[in-house]
This record gives sequence, C-alpha cells and structure tokens, in this order.
Amino acid sequence: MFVQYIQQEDIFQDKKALSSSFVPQKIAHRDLELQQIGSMLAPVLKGYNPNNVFIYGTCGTGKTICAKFIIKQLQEAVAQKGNNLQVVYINCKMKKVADTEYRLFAQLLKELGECVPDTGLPTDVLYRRFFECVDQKNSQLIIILDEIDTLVRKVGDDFLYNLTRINQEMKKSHITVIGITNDISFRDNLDLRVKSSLSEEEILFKPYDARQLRDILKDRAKDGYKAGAVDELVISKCAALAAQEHGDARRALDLLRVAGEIAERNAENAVTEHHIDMAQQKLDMDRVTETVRGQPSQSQAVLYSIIKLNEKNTSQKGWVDRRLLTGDVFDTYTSICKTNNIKPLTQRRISDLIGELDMLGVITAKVISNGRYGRTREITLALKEDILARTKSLLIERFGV
DNA sequence: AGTCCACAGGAAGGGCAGGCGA
DNA sequence: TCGCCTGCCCTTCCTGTGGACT
Repeated sequence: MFVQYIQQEDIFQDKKALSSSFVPQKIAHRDLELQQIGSMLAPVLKGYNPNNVFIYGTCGTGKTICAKFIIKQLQEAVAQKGNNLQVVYINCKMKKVADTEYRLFAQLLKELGECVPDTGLPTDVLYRRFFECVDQKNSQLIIILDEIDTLVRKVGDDFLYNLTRINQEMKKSHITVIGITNDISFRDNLDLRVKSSLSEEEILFKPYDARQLRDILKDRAKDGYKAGAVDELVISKCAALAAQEHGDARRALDLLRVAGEIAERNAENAVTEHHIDMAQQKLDMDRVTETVRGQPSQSQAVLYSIIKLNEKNTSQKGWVDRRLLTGDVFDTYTSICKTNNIKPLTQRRISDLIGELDMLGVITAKVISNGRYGRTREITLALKEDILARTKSLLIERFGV
C-alpha cells in the first residue's frame, strides 16, 4: 500500500520553511520595523532596561516573526557579551494555556522552570512566586505576549499593571514586555493607570501588498520546494489571493503549502494553479468545519437553528420579512433542544453564544432597532454555499433533520 | 414628548470540578 | 477531611437603548 508513496518523488525540499511559524534567515520588506524593534531593545546590551514595546498590525503582517527574529539576534549578542537574558514567548490566544490571569502566570513560571499546578493556588501566591523566581535569576527577562488583546479583553488590564509594577520592587532583575496585537485600538482601551505604568514604545506593521507577498513566497518556495516544483505563475496567484485577504502572509504560505500537499497526494511533481484553487477551498472548509466541530453542543444547536431558519426564509416564495432575529433563533433553538432531549439554556446565555459565533466569523450579528418593536440582533450566515452544505450535514448528523 | 417593545449586555452569584495546605 | 482557592458555565436580575408609534 505504501510502496507507491515511497517510490513517488518528493516535491518538498524542506516543508518546515513553508510553515508560518518558521523563522527564516532573512525577512523581506520589514527592514525598517526590524531596525525599530532592534533599537528599542538594544539597551539590554549595555545593561540598561529597555521600555516595553507594543507591536500592532493585522493578521499575517509579520509581527510575531519579526519579534522572534530580533530576539534571536539579541540573545546571540547578549551571549557574546556574557550578560544574562531570558526570553519567554506566550500566545495569549492559546486556550487552557494563557487565557486567564492565573494561567498566564502559571505558564510564565513553567517557562522559567518552576513547577506550578494548573489550578488551586491563590493568584497573589502565584504573583509572589513569579516575583521571587525572576528576582533570583538576576537577569533581564523579556516576555513576548502574542495576541495580548485577547487576554485583556477577557480578564481586563490589571495583570499588565501588576506585571510592570513588579519592576519597581525587584532589585536584581528587570522585566520588559513585548505586546503583539491585531487590534489597532488596543492602547486606547487601556486604563490610564496601566498606560502610564507601561511607558511603552509602539510600532505599526502595515499589510503586505501583492508584490511584497510574491517576494516572500519566492524566498520560502526556494527553501521549501525542490527546483521546478513551483513556477512564477503559481506564486503570483497565491500572492494575489492573499493580498485580497488584507495582505495576509500566513494565508499565502498556507495556500502554497497545502497546494503542494494536494499535488503530492495526486502523485504530481509540480504545483499548478488548479492546486491553489483546491487549496483555497480546502483551507476555508477546514477552518469552518473544525471551528463548528470544536464548539459545545449548545453552540452547535444555536448555529443549527440559524441555518434552519435561514433555509426556511430563503425557500419561501413572494415577499417575506427575511430578517433573522435573536428571538426567532431562540424559539427554534428550544425546539431543537426539546427533540434532542437537551436542557435549553436561557435567552441571556443564547445571546452570548450568538455573539461568540459572530466572533468566530461563522455568522454576522448586527444590533438593530425596530422602533417600538424593540432592539435585537439581525443575524446572517457568513458561510459560502459549499461550506454551508458541509456544516449543515455535520449538524444534521448531530441533531437529526 | 412620552410610551413601549424586544432585546443587549453588565453585574452578581450559584454550582461544579479540581488542586493545595493544614 | 476540610476550608479555601481557582476557572468555567450558567442563571437571575437589572438597566439601558433606538426608533416606531401615540
């Protein structure tokens, strides 16, 4: 069964180079930004304390990769001088890892080599242990908090205040925070007290254009694919598609990699434009179905009721009020619960679940006012036809027709 | 100008599971 | 074993809201 697979010629040279988390030797079109971050962190080399740095920019603009790239170089330079520098990278979006204040500090302690239980300790105990651990190390500590806006939105900005305040109490060490966020207005929403204690520096990453994406893809394809496996046309197409998605380089790399996987699976030795189209479809499909599958059954029931109502509305002939409102969704949801023997949640909770589905990009929910007929949310599905059909069949499997 | 609707969404707290230390 | 702590999911209660209607 595997003979064919083994005999088949590999089109990848180093697949890791096509992953968005791979840090390349050279980062194209980010010279200025790299220089800015570098100069902000450079005081570490002379034993001074750098300011906190905040990096803003939409998805796939190279924020994380640039931060990691500079940190790597800084670590090498610091090692040459014989100073002490520790770096901890934490993605605040990682569920069950750093999505609460407790988990963030538990994770920081774990990264510093301390043993901490996942739950059970009072948060102030964790703070004390963290403080003691950092101060004992007698070194500079750089904490990179990726997607920091997610955590602030969830638990508030107190932890940032506490994190920066620790510096005032420590005698031998110093903490620098590098916050990375997609939310341009992140800083404006911070508490004044936090803003002043952060005294941060800011850098904005602009989205890549199609030409810049093409250069990035070319570099990566050179490392990732064997010679002749991808041509200029294929790369241009990937770049153009990703440029439409707000210049997202991560998306461009995913497209290029998945297209290669599809070609490989079809036993072809080169990636074509057709493979890119298939890759795009697959990426969209995977994102949605995985999201839906990972939701709790109550959320799935809410989504199913939205799909059912949407279908009912579009199948009706003549003029009908096609708007889908929270109340309608709740009614359908309760009947689905009834037939499936699930205890229905309250309307208040369903309102939150609708908001969560909106955040996930599966639906769009806009608050509207119908005058004396009340204020509600107008809900529309945000799925393409083929993905909707797949999602529907997934939910039918779960709840029946 | 005031009323009213159908919610949105904030705040508080309950119940549960699970860990720690005495 | 018990009390205290955590996170998480949920309910209950409440105030706020925008615009059609009176």
